Amino acid sequence: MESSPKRMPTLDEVAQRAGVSRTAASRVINNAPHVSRAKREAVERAVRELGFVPNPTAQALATRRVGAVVLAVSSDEPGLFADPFFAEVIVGVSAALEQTDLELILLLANTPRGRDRLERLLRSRRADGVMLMALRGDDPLGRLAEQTDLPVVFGGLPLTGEPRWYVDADNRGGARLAAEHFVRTGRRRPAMITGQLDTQVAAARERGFTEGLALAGVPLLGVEAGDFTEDGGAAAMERLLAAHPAPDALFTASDAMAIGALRTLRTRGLRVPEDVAVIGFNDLASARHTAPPLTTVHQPVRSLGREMARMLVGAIEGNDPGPLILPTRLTVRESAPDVPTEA
Amino acid sequence: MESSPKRMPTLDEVAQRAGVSRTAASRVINNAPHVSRAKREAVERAVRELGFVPNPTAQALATRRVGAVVLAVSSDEPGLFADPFFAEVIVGVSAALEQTDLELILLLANTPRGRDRLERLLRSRRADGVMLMALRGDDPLGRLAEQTDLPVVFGGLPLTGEPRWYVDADNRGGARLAAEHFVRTGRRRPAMITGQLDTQVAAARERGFTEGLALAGVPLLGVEAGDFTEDGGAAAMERLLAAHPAPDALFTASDAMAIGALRTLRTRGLRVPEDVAVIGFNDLASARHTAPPLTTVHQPVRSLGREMARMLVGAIEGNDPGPLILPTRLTVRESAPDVPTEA
DNA sequence: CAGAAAACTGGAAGCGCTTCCACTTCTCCG
DNA sequence: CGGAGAAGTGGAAGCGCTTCCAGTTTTCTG
Repeated sequence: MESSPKRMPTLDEVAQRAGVSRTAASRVINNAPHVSRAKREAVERAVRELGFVPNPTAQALATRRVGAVVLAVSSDEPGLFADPFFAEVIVGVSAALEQTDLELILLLANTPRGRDRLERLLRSRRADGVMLMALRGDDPLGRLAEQTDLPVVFGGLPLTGEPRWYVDADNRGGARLAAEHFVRTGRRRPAMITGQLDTQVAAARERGFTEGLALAGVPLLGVEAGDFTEDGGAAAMERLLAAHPAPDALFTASDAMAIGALRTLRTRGLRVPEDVAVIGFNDLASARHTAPPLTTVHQPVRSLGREMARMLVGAIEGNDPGPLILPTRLTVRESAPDVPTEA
Repeated sequence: MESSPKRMPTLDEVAQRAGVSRTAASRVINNAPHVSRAKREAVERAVRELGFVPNPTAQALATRRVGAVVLAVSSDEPGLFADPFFAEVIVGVSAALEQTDLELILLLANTPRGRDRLERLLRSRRADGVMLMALRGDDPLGRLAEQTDLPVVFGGLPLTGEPRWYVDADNRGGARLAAEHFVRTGRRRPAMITGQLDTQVAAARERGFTEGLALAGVPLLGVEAGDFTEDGGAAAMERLLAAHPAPDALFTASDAMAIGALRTLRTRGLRVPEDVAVIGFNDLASARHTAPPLTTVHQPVRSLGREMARMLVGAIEGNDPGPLILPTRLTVRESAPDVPTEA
């Protein structure tokens, strides 16, 4: 029933009404040169009177420019996207795209079917470029993405090598800050909960933390792998406590996991920060409202989104913007205060 | 430099290689009837050999079906989208769309420019349908959306009247549950922090709460308007405390505002739930991790997204799925426990 | 086995816009 | 005032695919 779309006026009708050729009309709506003032005005009037809006599909077909880019979030964790991290990225991406006339296609590729669609999307020129986030290490998508001739910007490095275009946060440096903070505040039995290590982010954070401790000569008590989710963090904390003598500091590769760990610590009757100091990673809104408020490595998530989009736009326009590493810093709150706590 | 896209094989080439007409080839890739088995196989082979993928733009132009729908989030609060609520909606929408071959275009229309784009999008047949969320009361977008002949599904009722298609949570009923819970647990001085009242959600929640109290004969101590954000909630709480003698219960129209209110209460030295019981609305992940964990009205956010998408798909296909109201329920946690607390 | 219905086939006309190209008309300056 | 170069103009050929239509071939019935 709804299937008889009111016919929209076409460029031909505009041209006819304005008494000019379609070519001229086209020039006007794209405000290209080589149109006399008179005709230009005539066309503009006709456009107004008819309520003409160019059909983007037809434009796309003729120009071979779709006018859209995709942001693909690829992961195995179906719930991962719920992490406010992505919302923040999207806000950044969206803000940058708003300056252009590119639409944003969002693709959650966490099921086999979703991946197929992403693959198809990549091959079919349905978008002018792609931003790819959260690739697992063995994800074939990265390579696929690079094979296509579409510009692809990675959000965070894939494990499969350094792509031509990417923007990432300084994960390694940030994790190192966490280590240094622990050392500085007198913690000597630090442990860590990582993300999936087949992920570049997780690996970089693990590496940075280890490095930081090594430099200070403090041994790492233990490491457990989480999955960036809260429940994963809680479980990892259980394992950590079971396997190792009481740690006095914990660094997690994400705030979500820190929150999970806090839960476990509370259950176990361990006090934060008195018994265990905790540092997370991300510093999104939720970190401010844990009990106690979370000390965490801050990364500029919105900027990350913004820069990804900008880089992609640049690439589409034929520039070759280099990769970009965004700085991280430590946000100190009560879960790992600046001064050593009396235990 | 990137501007010379490797030419993709076209349907013509496939047809030629398979020794059939383009018509036949087209039928095969759309697996339409009226193609002999032999030709079908020939075409399939050619497709495989050439790595042919149909060009969606050309298909769209020919069929007048774009193969994409947009999810527009319209608001004045630039930060609103960061609310995990939307992430959850998107997950639902995305899950539903995955069953179809529709792409999801995400549009954050929180700036004037963004609104322009949305308007243009609506007029230009760049999508086959639209899901619209978080309209402000006076938002002209709603009406605009209905004027276009594109199917439009609303997420949450707009104030401007009941649209043909929408899905909403039972906000009024949920708020009523909160009121009843307070009454049942002996609270007699309840206050409320609402959202922007020019918003249907906020209005419905306010109304439900008021109603619930009225039915039990308990007077509402005071009301302050927030803006669905955490900071707004904190500020509203300040005003509430300044304007009214100590409330013993607080209902907020969102978890975010509840979290803000908790902060203020803590600062003011008021204990939750002993001095003030608190109930929020939404029940997303964050509600579990406040201190104390938040009692809140649960709404099935992911389902909301899923159902919006399903409804839209139905509408696009020419059905007329009626509106849908999703149930809400109370999730009881420590901020407003089931048994009256000794004060 | 005749005749009708059902299944195939492919040519051609679009879908709505851009852009190359071959002209025609102005402008400007020595 | 003549001629070169810039500006303006519109016809026509696409962009890559779908689909109507007219005709051809098969397959079924009775």
